[in-house]
Amino acid sequence: MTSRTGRDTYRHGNLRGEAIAAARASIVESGHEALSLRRVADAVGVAHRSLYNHFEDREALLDAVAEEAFVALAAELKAATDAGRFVAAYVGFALSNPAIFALMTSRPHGAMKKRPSLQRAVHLGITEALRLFARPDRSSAENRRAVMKVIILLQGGLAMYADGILDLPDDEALVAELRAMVADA
Amino acid sequence: MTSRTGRDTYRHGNLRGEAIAAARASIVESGHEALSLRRVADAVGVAHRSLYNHFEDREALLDAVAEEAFVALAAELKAATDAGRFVAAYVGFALSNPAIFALMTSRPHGAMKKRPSLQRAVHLGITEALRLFARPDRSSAENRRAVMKVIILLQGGLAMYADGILDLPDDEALVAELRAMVADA
DNA sequence: CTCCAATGTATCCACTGGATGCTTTCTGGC
DNA sequence: GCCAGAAAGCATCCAGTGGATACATTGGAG
Repeated sequence: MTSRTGRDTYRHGNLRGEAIAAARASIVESGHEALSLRRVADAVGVAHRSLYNHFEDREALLDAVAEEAFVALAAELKAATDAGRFVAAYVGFALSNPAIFALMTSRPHGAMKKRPSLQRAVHLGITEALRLFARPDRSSAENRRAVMKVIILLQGGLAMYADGILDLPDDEALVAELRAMVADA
Repeated sequence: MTSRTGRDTYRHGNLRGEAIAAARASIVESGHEALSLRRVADAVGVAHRSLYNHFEDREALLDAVAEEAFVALAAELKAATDAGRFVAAYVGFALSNPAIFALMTSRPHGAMKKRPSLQRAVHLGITEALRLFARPDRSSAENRRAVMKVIILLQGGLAMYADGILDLPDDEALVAELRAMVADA
């Protein structure tokens, strides 16, 4: 083949970025467990093996999508101006992107440890939490612990809500519940 | 083939149970993502397709292993005589069976909802928590919320510890941290 | 202009979960 | 006691997957 049009064939330009976007779309639709490199490659119009020039393996692509999502989450959290809104923003992000949130929370243990850029993206969110939950009358260690507790409550609560273990009538009830838990954390 | 020895061939006796055991062993060694029906079948000495007589699909096998693990967890929790020991037992179980615990917490959202026996197994643990954390001066609804908070803290804390986000020096520190968090929950 | 390192392609492989159709064994109603 | 039907296991097939190796095309640096 190799259509000799010259223009815009072969060299893709931004395969990495488009692959991440296509992967995210696929995950939104069918979950991250079902992600297939071949389908992503097809969606972008490229041989499936070409993705390996940009991602070491399937896991690396998933990590890249997750990383991007953590950055997006942090951006939304940045707009929150108080604790209540922080909780609402966090829960809102999770509930409106369930498949993506599932990906973020289920990265294999160890991925975080060996993927510095991913860990950095996660910490963007923690930083936002610190901005709102830290209090001057506490030591920085105490503040850090308090913030971790808040995040644990949100993360854990969302996971159990998604699993149906935490049975609450609807999403608003979840927000209310988590707000209360966080308030006296 | 069909060696005509008559004795102890063909009918397996307890394929389901042995398959679950073999699957658990495989998960302990290589994680649940890597579980292969064929390897399980080989380990038990059976055609891979035979497993489908006992499990609808791969997910069902994973769910069965998870269910068994939840029952085992509840059994260990039953021995706890106070809140501190409860936390220690919970964390101890998670840390000494990391691969199994990862399986338990990462069942696809929805598995719980449509698998009643699995959900029942989960509630065994919740019942144990209620036994220790409920207080007579609180309404049953309040007690239920308090207990859920405890479980959320444990579950979420363990997940974040495993991911390396919650950076603590060692397992004892984690137990101490979670005990403190749960204490003033 | 030429050479080279990226980037993308073509083709192969072992392996996976799952489907179909068959045989063997067990068991409960007569 | 027997025998029909259900349950359990087997052999064989399939499409799809992630990954490996070897090659083609390209844009840029010298």
